[in-house]
Amino acid sequence: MAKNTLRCIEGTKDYFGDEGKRFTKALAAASDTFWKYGYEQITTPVFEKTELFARGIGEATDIVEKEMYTFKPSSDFLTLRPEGTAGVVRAYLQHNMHKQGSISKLWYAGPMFRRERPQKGRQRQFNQVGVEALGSDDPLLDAEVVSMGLSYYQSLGITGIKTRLNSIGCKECRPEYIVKLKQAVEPILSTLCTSCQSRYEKNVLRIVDCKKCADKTKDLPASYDHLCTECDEHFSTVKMTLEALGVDFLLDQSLVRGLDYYTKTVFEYTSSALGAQDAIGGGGRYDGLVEELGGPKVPAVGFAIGVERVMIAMEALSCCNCSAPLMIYGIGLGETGHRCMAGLLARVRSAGFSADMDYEGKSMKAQMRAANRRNALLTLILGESELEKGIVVVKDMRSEEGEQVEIPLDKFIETLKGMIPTLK
RNA sequence: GCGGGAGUAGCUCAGUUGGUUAGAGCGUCAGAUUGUGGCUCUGAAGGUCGCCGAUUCAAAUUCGGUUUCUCGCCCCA
Repeated sequence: MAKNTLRCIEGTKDYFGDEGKRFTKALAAASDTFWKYGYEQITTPVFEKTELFARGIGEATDIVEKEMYTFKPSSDFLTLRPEGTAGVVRAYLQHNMHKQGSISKLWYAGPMFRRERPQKGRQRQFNQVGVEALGSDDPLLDAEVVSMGLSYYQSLGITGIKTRLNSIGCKECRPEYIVKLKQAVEPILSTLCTSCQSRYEKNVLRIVDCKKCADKTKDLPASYDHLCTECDEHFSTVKMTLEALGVDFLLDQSLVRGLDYYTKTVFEYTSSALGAQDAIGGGGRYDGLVEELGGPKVPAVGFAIGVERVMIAMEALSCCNCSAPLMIYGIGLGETGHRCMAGLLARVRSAGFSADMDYEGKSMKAQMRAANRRNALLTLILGESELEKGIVVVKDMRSEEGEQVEIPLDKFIETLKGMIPTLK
């Protein structure tokens, strides 16, 4: 197992077999679900100028401080994207989408890179699917985005997702809240863990979601109790709309999120099927980001979902009836039969069926075994006697008996169509 | 960056207090059935026991180092 010296990089992974099927399915479900909500796909480059992430995500965040893959091939520092939002917003501005007059609903999928210690559900290269709705501050949109994430999980058969919700206010009310929070933290500061002590100056909000200090910080003032009128009204409408949409959510004042750009609504989806890293998706509103990156004031909401975590949940809940079986397996006997089978399969495929065959000149028995292993619905058998008669034997592999019929070569496609009702 | 656990056949794993030829199940291949799968039976292939060093007459087994994987802390998806 280890004699091979060439392996993939620590924290990266190859997806194939059942895992590969899960991966494909998770992506397909994203495209399907987001399309239903009117989102268009956008694909942006995997690397960008470092500055984009530093400004967008926030200099003081863990991601920017210690997790980015940054390199300098020429005069600019470049970084493999650690998340998707910054790149989408950059593209939004670069192509003047904000001047098109209506809101932009965009979704993306692709690999992200963070230099963290790998563990269950956490890799250095991982995939996210995400959405960004730019151009509206309507709380209905917040609620729609939250419920769209849930319908994504649902479409994959992932159950037991919990939605945690909070509002962390805006530029106006957050500073006031932070002052109040600092006042409340000060008396107990010395009892908190060392990282919380340093957070006190850098980013007090994060003290609220420290798991170690949770019991001591439980009674700190909640951000949603200190919103300005605008944020408060916004948050109420979000909650009301979610209720109207039948979305179960948990108000959680400790939900703060580690990226600086969030304002107002923040939310996170968790699954107990996952392990220690139980967040399977998360997002929120970011009304200040577009401006921060040099654009006009454009309010926006979005979320990102961790594809690998989705895959873990799919496996744990065994909701991966993923493999579409092979429809036809061609069995060619003898050199001529083998060669002619290749021609037959070309016709079979252009008629819309999936088909495969043996390429090693194996015995009929071995080819039958292969067909069975592949779960083929039908086999075509072509040997010398068939060629003489101008027919092909079609055998039904679905039944125990395996009935077979001889069909003239010029009309066997019709027979196949009759025997395999259209899938999909 | 810091901790815990683990590396034996393609996969999942046994391997007794160090002892001679390292095993099982599954999978693969072949035969039993001159051109017919699934079930059964028979047989075969497949291992420098992660790597390096030390102890020993003798190491998969003990010790040290190293590396990879894995699970957690932190943080996030």
